[in-house]
Amino acid sequence: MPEKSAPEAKSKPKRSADSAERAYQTVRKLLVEFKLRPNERINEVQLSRELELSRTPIREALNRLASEGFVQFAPNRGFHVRPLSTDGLLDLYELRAIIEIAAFRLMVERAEEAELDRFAEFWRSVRDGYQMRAPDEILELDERFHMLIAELSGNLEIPVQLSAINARIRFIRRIQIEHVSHDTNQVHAHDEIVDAALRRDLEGGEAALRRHIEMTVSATQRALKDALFQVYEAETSPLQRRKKRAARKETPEVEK
Amino acid sequence: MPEKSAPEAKSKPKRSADSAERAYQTVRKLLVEFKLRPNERINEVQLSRELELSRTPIREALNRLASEGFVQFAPNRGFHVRPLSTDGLLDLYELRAIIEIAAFRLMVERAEEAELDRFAEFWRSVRDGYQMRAPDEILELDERFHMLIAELSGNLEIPVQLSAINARIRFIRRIQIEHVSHDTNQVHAHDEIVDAALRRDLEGGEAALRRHIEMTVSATQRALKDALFQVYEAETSPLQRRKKRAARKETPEVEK
DNA sequence: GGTCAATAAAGTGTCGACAAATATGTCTTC
DNA sequence: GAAGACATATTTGTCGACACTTTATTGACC
Repeated sequence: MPEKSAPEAKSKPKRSADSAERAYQTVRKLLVEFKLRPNERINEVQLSRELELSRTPIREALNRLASEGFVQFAPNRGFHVRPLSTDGLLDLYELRAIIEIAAFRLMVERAEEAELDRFAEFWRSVRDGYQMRAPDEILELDERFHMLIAELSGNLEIPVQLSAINARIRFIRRIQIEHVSHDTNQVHAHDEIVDAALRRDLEGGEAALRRHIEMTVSATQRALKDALFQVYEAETSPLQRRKKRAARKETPEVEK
Repeated sequence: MPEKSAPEAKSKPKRSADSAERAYQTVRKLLVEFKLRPNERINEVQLSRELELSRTPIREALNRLASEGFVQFAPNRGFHVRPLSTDGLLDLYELRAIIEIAAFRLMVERAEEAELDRFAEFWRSVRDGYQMRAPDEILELDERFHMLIAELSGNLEIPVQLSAINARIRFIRRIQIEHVSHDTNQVHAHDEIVDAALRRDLEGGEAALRRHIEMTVSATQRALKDALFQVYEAETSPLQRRKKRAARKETPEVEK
């Protein structure tokens, strides 16, 4: 029960635990979980009270998040949570597909035999019972599967870019995996990709990869409805309190 | 003209000119021009003296530069200028080629006729005398040419990513354009690309684009030697002063 | 002479304070 | 009652100060 936690606030004047990093992780989590909602303005002072930090490390964290696309910045009017648009997400998926397919191509062209074996070995080691795992685990394993391809491409920028993109779509992927019946096609698709890689079959692997990603996208589109519901209907966010004056003009009329 | 020498410091208490932005632009320039050299440690205090700002906006600028890959960050030991490695650059170019070729493909598949015309029109308007222009202009026009393709892809993430990548290779491109005899092939290549786009010729355009980029890369490799020379041999950098103690123990002995 | 430890110097990380800028509320005028 | 002008409150931008880490210097010891 992380309920209270707060009252003895100044308990630890312990300073040096890299506040900026902590702020980054925390705010990122808030964003991923929709505790901070799309389009919402981010109030630095309020955040700094919540996290019991000064604004400096929070600002630093927000800057990082802005460069990753989680939030947007406008001079003299601070940070806003990036709006949640279908188009934007599909663009991200498309870009991801572009880079991943290129990565596969490079991997097939360049990787040593031993490296490909390592790739196949990884998949074999997690293949059984893949669908049975917890959603978070599936998500992580799938990401590692694709990240391995990126690494074996031999281009060091590719995994960097890809993980940046993944970070931005992970929140929706989580919803997708939880909500959609993730059929065994996922396993089959991975099988196909691994086989094609071992055979160094460019065309086949590319096609399989493309199918796999397109399937993920359509599953995501379905999931997006759920996400939008979760965001705009469900009541969440301990941060969301508006302790504003709401008590003032109590005209209980057309309630929202 | 008062010879007050030093105390003119606080001349302009003029505050509000978005120091962070100014710091960002200035430091970025220093990096691009090798005034701050690869691998060099960046001293925040020193920089803040040079720019006559406090460390806060400088830190903000450095964070942005770090997320763009210009500098690297290590907790408790600050920022370093990103090392200048051939491998890293080639990886970036490769990634750029991947995204650009995909953008071309999408453009050909999706763009309206009128948009393609706009693209062709842009190139026509700058084509004549292209090689005669100043290096900086050529660089900018070339970037706009490619950025137009990215925009017409219809994927909003593509121009974003591409301009981030461009930012990281621009410094070397500038050197390349200045040093290498930029033959007319550049113009011819652009011609080919525009023609292919108007014909909606996927294969031809892709091939032309690939050739164009590969040519740029090899030119860059040649330029890299010059760059390394410029960095490690030439004497530059008014920032480089070591006003250390040198005056203190004047023991004109063996000393280094 | 070289290695290591203690100590000093330099540099980074975070804070609280205040100025500039923007948003909100109130009053006046029509 | 609406639009605009002014005053007030909130929020962001920057600063200087200081605590904590890392790095350089000194000196003891082998």
